Amino acid sequence: MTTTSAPRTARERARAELTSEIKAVARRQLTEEGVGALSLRAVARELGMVSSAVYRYFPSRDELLTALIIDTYDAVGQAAEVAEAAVDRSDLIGRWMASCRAVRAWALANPQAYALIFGSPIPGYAAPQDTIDPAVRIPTLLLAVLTDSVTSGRTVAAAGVPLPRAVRRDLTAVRKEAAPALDDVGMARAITAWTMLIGTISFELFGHLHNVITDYEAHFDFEMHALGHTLGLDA
Amino acid sequence: MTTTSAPRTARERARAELTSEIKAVARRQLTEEGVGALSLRAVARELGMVSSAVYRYFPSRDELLTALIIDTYDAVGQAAEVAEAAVDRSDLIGRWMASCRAVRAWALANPQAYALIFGSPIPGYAAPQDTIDPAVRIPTLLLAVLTDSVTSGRTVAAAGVPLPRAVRRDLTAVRKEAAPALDDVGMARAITAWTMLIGTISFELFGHLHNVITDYEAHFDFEMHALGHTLGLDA
DNA sequence: CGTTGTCAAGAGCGGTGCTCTCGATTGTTG
DNA sequence: CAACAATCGAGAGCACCGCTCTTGACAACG
Repeated sequence: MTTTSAPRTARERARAELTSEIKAVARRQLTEEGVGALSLRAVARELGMVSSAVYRYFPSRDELLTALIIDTYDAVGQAAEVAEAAVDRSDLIGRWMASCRAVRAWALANPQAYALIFGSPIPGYAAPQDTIDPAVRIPTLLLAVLTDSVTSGRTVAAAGVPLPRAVRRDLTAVRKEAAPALDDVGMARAITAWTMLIGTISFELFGHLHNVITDYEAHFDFEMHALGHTLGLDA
Repeated sequence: MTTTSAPRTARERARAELTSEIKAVARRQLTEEGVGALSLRAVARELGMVSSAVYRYFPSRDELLTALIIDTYDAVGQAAEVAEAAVDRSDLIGRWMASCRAVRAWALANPQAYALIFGSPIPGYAAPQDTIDPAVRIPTLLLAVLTDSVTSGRTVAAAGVPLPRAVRRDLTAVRKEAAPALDDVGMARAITAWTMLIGTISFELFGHLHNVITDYEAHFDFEMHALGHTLGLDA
């Protein structure tokens, strides 16, 4: 239903082109003005057509938003994957830091798009199923690094506090299909790291460390290094 | 300029009452429908007056939003302070957990208000100076607990990675006027904990741990306990 | 009492998402 | 090839938004 391989007729061809053109304009308006300023009318105006015509391609503003969210998840995911792939496979802390830095760099370059996926949920908007796969690209990448770490003999730092039964149950369930090589502690550390990665970037971008941190890059590197250390990646 | 102690004339009295009435209605609409659905016209309609009349009290939608943001920071700050104050002064990990749990409980009860202050920044909206004091109530509370901990002889767990010079410079500056009893490592741990507290709640509220965590309360308690442990509060 | 300042109300501007209809164009099929 | 059906852009219109300006009523104060 998504990618019709080759547009046969001229109509289909024009439709596919206009669809991606609308998305491109919308993406530009999103990154420049923010999600609040994204309007179908403005997109239509810029494309030289009338607002109602856009509804032939996206039945609602939310549908267009969903398309942009998927693209955004894919963009940041790919940025992280490319950066991580460029590092020597055995340099685990390097792969970890490259991933984290790539996410932050992408976020700084696309703050509005970042806020779209990691900020407040759009009121009245429920993310459809299609967004899940793109959304887990980064967590999957981080788990891959951690998995390579433990399979190569490194160990995750022992937890300072024991894992409660309820937490362990959740961790075991998700671990089985996401990272079988990890144990529960490793999975818990991964979730902590994933939370901390996005939390740190959000705090910087959303201004919650104003008047506290001035050198955000140094602070970010420090936090991520500390995280990588507890993940056992620098052993 | 803010709190005129006692409204003298009947006019001032009516003005003060209507101002807080507008805020009350706006707050209700905010918590029920979200920030996007907050409209001056809707507030005016519910109060039985015409939209332009509201502008006598709040010169713009952003001004009303600022008032709500300040109220929101104060609400969550007070919730945390009250919960923390109810714990025995010597029970440091208890004070820490009570603070964290209070913030989470408040966030779960007021998700829209939480998103207002800890979610994406409102596009085109710059938080005025008046919001700073209410905003630092929670960090101040956390620093107070940590300060009581180190002055009573407990020690923060040593950092796994050394503090870079640039990070140390920022930490020293903010430490001097926020928590003189702490050292740089303690201050770094505090910022990490503050980031992690909000990050964990945001991940839960914004759905980023969907299909990963089911027992959010257990997960939150575990994360905060681990944080309290690295802060040395359970020594 | 009269002046002055504050008030609610109304009309209006330009913007929004979205719906419906209409005529034109395109693709398919008999 | 011609008739039909699907699709398209355009336009008008609905209800809503933030915000501005003007107008007339009212209360406070000298």
